[in-house]
Amino acid sequence: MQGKRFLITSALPYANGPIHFGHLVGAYLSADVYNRHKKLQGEKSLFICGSDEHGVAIMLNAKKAGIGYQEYVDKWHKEHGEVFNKYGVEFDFFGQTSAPYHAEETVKWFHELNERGFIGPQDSQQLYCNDCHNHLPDRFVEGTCYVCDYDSARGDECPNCGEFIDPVRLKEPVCKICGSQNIKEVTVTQYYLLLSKYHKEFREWFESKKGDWRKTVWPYVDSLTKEELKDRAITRDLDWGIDVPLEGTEGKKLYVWFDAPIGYVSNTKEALKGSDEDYLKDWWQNPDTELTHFIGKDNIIFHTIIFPTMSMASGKAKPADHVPANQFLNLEGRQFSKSTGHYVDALDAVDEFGQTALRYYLLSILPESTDSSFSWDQFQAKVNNELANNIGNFLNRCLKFTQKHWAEGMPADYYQAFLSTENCQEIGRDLEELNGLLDQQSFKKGIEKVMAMGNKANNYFSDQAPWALIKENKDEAGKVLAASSIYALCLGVAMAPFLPELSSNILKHFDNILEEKSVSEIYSGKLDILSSLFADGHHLKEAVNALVPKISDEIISARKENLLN
RNA sequence: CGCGGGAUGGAGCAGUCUGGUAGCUCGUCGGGCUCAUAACCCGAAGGUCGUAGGUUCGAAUCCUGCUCCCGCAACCA
Repeated sequence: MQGKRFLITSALPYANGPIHFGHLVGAYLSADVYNRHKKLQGEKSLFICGSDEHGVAIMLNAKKAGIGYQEYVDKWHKEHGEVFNKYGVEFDFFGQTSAPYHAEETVKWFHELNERGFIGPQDSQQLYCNDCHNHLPDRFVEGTCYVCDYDSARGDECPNCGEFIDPVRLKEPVCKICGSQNIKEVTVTQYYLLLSKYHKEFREWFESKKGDWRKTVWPYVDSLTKEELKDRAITRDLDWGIDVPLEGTEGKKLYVWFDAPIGYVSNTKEALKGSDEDYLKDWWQNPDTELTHFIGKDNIIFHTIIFPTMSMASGKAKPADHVPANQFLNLEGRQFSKSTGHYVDALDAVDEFGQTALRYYLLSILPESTDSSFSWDQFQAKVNNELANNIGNFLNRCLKFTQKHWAEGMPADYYQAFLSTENCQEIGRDLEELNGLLDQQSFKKGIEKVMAMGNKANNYFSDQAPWALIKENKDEAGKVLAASSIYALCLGVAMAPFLPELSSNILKHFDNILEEKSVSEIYSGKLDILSSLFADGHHLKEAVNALVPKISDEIISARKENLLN
């Protein structure tokens, strides 16, 4: 066996609109932290994502924008990539589901499932608009709910009573494309994924996750799947998507949700192109792979029921090990809403505040167990008080003091003296605990741990009062400063998965003695290595600037003002 | 009785699975320090854990009823 490896996916962003904080917090930031964490530990991990580019919503909006489908999704793919880049979300691969390699992989899955008897045709009644000549599946049609009489029930689900809607039974259906009520019923043949045939095996697998998965995930899925799994149509009569690979199905495409999750697999294949690893044998089918899907709670059904079943039933891949679905993020207590202007554009925000401040705040309010809320006042308070005043200021006071009094560098024995102390051992233990928290995917607690380490560093500095000590005994003061440098170094390493930009700004003060391997050792809490790192002492050359700038009241006021208008 | 989550000091949260003196960050108040980004350190006040009942020697934690809030593809597959 090759040893444990980590396959990490983030929900494929739908190439149909801008990214906001809710998306980032839901599926991307924590995945990025986990990936960085694993890589820092020296583990083998792959972080896979890509744009989800099929489906009716994209067709509608591309038409509205008057451009071709491909051009439309390419535009969003590019913008999303830019957002992730600016937030430091570093995928190992970020692909597109409109790419040929993805269609190729999806077709393989379709055939495999079909040959094993998990796909079958079924005639059904569907609505057809006589005015704009479109089939009207799902959300192309709205009407009055036949269960609760709610008057804007969608074609797939009633938002009022939650019933899965059979669009044909909707009362007074309205075409969402042209607004016409001139709608007729036609008989069409669609292919279904026969999930019901896999119920027993699914439950066997699912039961094994009890107690391990979050309480916002397991009980929900349990209630949905206890009795049965429902077959679901996986084809549609559209002109954008992957062709159904069967004879006599001209004009039919695979339904977007069938191909989208396969995007994780196809993108892995593409990511490994040219390497000596096989995407299936070494990753998706490897029992030593730990597979984690990072998603928002809206995606639970696909990642805990449908895709795992597709994977197991086809034999193409192993099902997920962890699905740490996050709850939703509100903005000042209310849902993000682009149409009412209660909205913050993620790209715009990162340009103004930078990735460190935003990553810090967003990570500290991750909606891991309950919905949480982004608030500008709290953002400012957290960044200024905790990041700037606590961490930033510690680094600043310690580095500046050192540069001022030891401009030519400090001797090795200053550093060595600290390595055997209880304080130093405590840093090691803190790092080990941090590793434990992130191994358990407890990200919020993880970042709190880093802050606590910053606190300890500040306390140490204050307790030792080197500014007083230096007047009597420069050597003793020097030892305190050397110890503080070690605190700073370890802090810089500890925050690497969370705040990569700030981390590298700290670590560059040590880059003359640091290499990747030693960073990995420190990160894991093996501080013995410090002894050889500082064998020749250390010299801080670079000028020290404020590492974490503060956010002014004016900017926050302007932002709040903006929300009201 | 569609499903799931939540209700803990001024704010935001952890603790609930495995009952045993209520914890964290911010804010507030008082004191200290001056190396530092008016930053930092120390101390204090403030909650009986939505509500009614039950189990128990003992419940925020288990059980039952009730009330309120949120979400159920976040502008949309």
